[in-house]
Formats: sequence, C-alpha cells, structure tokens
Amino acid sequence: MSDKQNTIEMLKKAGLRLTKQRIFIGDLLFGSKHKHVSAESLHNRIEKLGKKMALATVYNCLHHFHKAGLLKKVNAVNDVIIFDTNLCYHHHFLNVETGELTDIDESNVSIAELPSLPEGFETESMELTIRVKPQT
Amino acid sequence: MSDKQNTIEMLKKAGLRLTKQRIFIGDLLFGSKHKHVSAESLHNRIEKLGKKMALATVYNCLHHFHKAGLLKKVNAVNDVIIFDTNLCYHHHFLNVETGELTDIDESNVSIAELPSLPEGFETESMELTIRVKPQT
DNA sequence: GGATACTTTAAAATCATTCTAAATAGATTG
DNA sequence: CAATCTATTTAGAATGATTTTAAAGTATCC
Repeated sequence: MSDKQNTIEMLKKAGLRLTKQRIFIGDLLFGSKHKHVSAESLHNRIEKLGKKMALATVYNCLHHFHKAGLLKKVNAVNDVIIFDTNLCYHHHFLNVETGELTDIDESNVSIAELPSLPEGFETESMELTIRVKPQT
Repeated sequence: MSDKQNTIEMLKKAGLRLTKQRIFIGDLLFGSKHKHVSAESLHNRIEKLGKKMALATVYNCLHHFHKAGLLKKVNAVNDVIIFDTNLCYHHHFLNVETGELTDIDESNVSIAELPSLPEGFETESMELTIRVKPQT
C-alpha cells in the first residue's frame, strides 16, 4: 500500500474530507518517523517542494488533524504552536536557543510519584519538558 | 520591615534601579504567597487598583525581574507568557479550559529516572506540566 | 450532473508582544 | 544640591503568529 493510500485511509477513518491539500500534508507528516512541525515550518517545506498553498490552509489543516486526533499539540518556547505526530505519552528536550524539540525515549523516564488531582478534574495529558542549552 | 522596604532591598540587591513602577509591581508580586502572572493580568490588576501604567512598562518590568532572577518564566497554553514568583524547581497543574496554573507541591512528585542529555548540552530547567480538565 | 455543505484562499483583523523615539526620572559627580 | 549622564517610562507604531472574513472552489450525496 502506497503512502498516499495510507493517508487517504487515515483521513477517511478520521471522518475528514479528502482534499488535495490534506492528502499532500498527510503524506508529508505521517511517514515512518515522528515529526514536530509548526504551521510556518510546514508551509516552508511545502513551498520548497514547489507546491503553492495558503498559510491559512496549513493552519486549518493542522487544527483539523489535531481535532481528529491525528496530531498532538505541544507547548513550545517562542510562542509558536508545535504539532507532534507522535501521539503517545512522551517527553521532550527543548533547546532553548533554537526552540528545537527532541523526543525523549519513553523508557528513559519514569515518574515515580504523582500528586492527586484537584477535585472534579481529570488528566488530559502530561508532559515533562527538559530545557537544555549549549554548555558554557 | 515593611513590604515596601523588602521590595526596595530586593531590587537593590538585584542591581535594578528603584523606580516607582518597579517598587509598586514588586510589592504586588513578592508578598507571602507565590503567584503566577502574565503582563496582561498584572496590568489589569494595577489598573483596578487605580494606578496608571503603560502595558509596555509592565512587560519591561517583568522581563527585568526575570533577567535579575526574581521571577521564573513558565510555558503556558494560550501563547501567553506566565511569570512565576516561585523560583525553585517545581511542577504545575494546567487547567486547559482557563489556562490557570497551580503549583504542585514538590514532595508529591518524584522523577525516578532521567535520560542522558544530548552531547554538549546542560539542563537549564525542567518542568512537568499535568494538563487537567473538568471531569466529563 | 446538481444541490449542498465543507474547504481553500487572499486579504484584513486580531492578539500578545516588542520596538521607537521623545520625555522623564534615578544615579553619580563635582 | 545642581549638572550631567544614563536608564526607564510612555504612547503609539510595528511585528509576528494566528484567526477571521467573504468569496470562489470542490468533495460528497442523491
């Protein structure tokens, strides 16, 4: 099954309409490796590949994918929203100089104790961010 | 020693000039309880107290306090920078509906294992964010 | 194929934040 | 304490990321 077919299946399953733009972006994102993208960075990549697409479309698409559960939102430093194709619970190194995120292999972290949640709340997600900077 | 005197001592020690605005903001922030503020929220509070101060001044002041080590920056959801008067290493609950942060008592969390850092990097800080939402 | 509802798009609008340049006010020195 | 120097405040303009708008385009269903 080609990548394109995979993406189409994925979008269908998620109940999203099959548009050229979504299929194109889906192909870029849902390959073998997990990726971190911002709307801006993804748009740049698309333009470099010679495709024309409105930046607003990229924003729309990322938000739709997120709502459909195909992407995870990650907090980043430089007030840029980062989307992560790795949906499972995991943690990040954040390079504070560049804003670059790197996955931390899940097996390398364990949180031994957790506090009890406030009354009437449930956990949506949990993320450990280790901010790193070049050694001085 | 009055609060005002405390603030003045604090600013002096930090090598910051003593301006009316900084002393006023210092008095608001460095009381008994730890606080989380954004420039916007702090500015609102100041206006409600009947003081006039440019929003840019609040931004400047928060950044200066941060550079001087009097405040910690915290990543938040709604692309709003939050400053925290609690300087020591600690974690947060984040209410995803309201953006409200609550400190997690340090003794309630322990991170058992940590991954090794990328080559040539050192840790700047580390934060666990537990995103919570009202129970459905 | 045609009606309908959802998408894409370019451009304008918005929101948090930063910058600019002029006016003001601490700090320092004589 | 006055003169000077330099940092800070301020209003308003500028920026940068994101969202909205309204019109044109396109997927889906019958």
